[in-house]
Amino acid sequence: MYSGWAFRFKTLPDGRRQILNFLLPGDLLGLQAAMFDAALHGIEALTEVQLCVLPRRKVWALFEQMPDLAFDVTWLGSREESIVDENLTSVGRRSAAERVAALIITLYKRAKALGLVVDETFAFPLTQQHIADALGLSLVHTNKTLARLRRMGMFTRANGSMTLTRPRVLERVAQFFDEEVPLRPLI
Amino acid sequence: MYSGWAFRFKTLPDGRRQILNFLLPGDLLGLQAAMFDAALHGIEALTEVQLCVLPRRKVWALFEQMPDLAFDVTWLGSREESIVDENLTSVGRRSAAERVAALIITLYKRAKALGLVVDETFAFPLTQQHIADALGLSLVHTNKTLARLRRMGMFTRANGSMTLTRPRVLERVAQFFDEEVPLRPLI
DNA sequence: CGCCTGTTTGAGAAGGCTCAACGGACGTGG
DNA sequence: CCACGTCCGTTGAGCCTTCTCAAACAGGCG
Repeated sequence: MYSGWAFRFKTLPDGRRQILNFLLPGDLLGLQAAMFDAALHGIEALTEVQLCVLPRRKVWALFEQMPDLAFDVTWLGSREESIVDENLTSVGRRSAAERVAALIITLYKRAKALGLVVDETFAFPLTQQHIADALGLSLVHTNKTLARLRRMGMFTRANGSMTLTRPRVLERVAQFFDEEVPLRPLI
Repeated sequence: MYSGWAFRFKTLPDGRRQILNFLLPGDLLGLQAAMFDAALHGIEALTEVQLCVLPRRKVWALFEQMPDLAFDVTWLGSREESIVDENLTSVGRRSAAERVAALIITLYKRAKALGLVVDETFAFPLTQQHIADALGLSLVHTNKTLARLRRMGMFTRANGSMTLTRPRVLERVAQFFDEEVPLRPLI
């Protein structure tokens, strides 16, 4: 992915949806689809998106003839998995406020590593429904939790972008003393 | 991993633990540690375990000289990610009973694909604490949920192994009409 | 103006959590 | 051989975080 925002998700037969991770510029998408036959999840764009496409039938040639690129593909795959690991930990073990804070801080850091943050402000194309689906929360509770963090002065939103006013405090709320997923994609 | 059971997990600074996935024979472990510098998660064995070790400094040589093996490594990495995806969906969107059922069914299917199931019975080295940590539930609630499924006649347990008495019903409880993670590891 | 998507708010229900205590199996040491 | 400690599973009671239902509001667009 060259530019834009997207996300991976799974849907249960009755319609419940879980967002697995968000995709930012530099991320690789469709690796699972390339390795297996069927797609195990959906992908949806949040904004206009620019992609570089690699035909599946050339994946094998990649491994045979360009080991350095093959290595990068594996690296990107591992990195995505570590992001999903982090999300799973959030959803499984953190409170609603911690989850929301952790998500915002993570996206902020990833955007920052890509040079997308100016004055603590960055484009934020997610709706509250997306946040809810990513965090395993209901829409209503997500709204109330966001409102609480906003009242605490953690961030402000205006026409599609978000500004962090107290990133350090937010980080503490997120119980984020440890994590270290590589922020900058390789490619 | 040649034989035995293990699991990957993350721990929050205050001690809360999330199990990311369970490792069975044929699984690859430590890929993230090989691609990045630091380990982003812990790994713990549930039983005696047999491993084949690949020194990290040879990972690059693997990509350069043995593209087919490198491909398999990537394949295994993708497969693990798809398992984590599935767990995240469980934890984020399923009820307690559905989660427990989904976990049991998944482990059953994986064991079956490895030829570890005889008469619907297979070794099951997890404690209820492990199940709770994998599913984002409390120990107490996990216990009560297991008891409920057991009373429904879904499974029985005896000295470290589990027998599924109604796998088809269990599958329905798990809302598992879709999922298709590849069950049999490559190696 | 009316519709659609997304956000906000209130009220009541409930699924899951915490606290607390007990029981059984097993291993160890006296 | 028994007493004790530990690990794991079980059960009850009460609380609380989060969910569901419902309705209203705001902005953008045809």
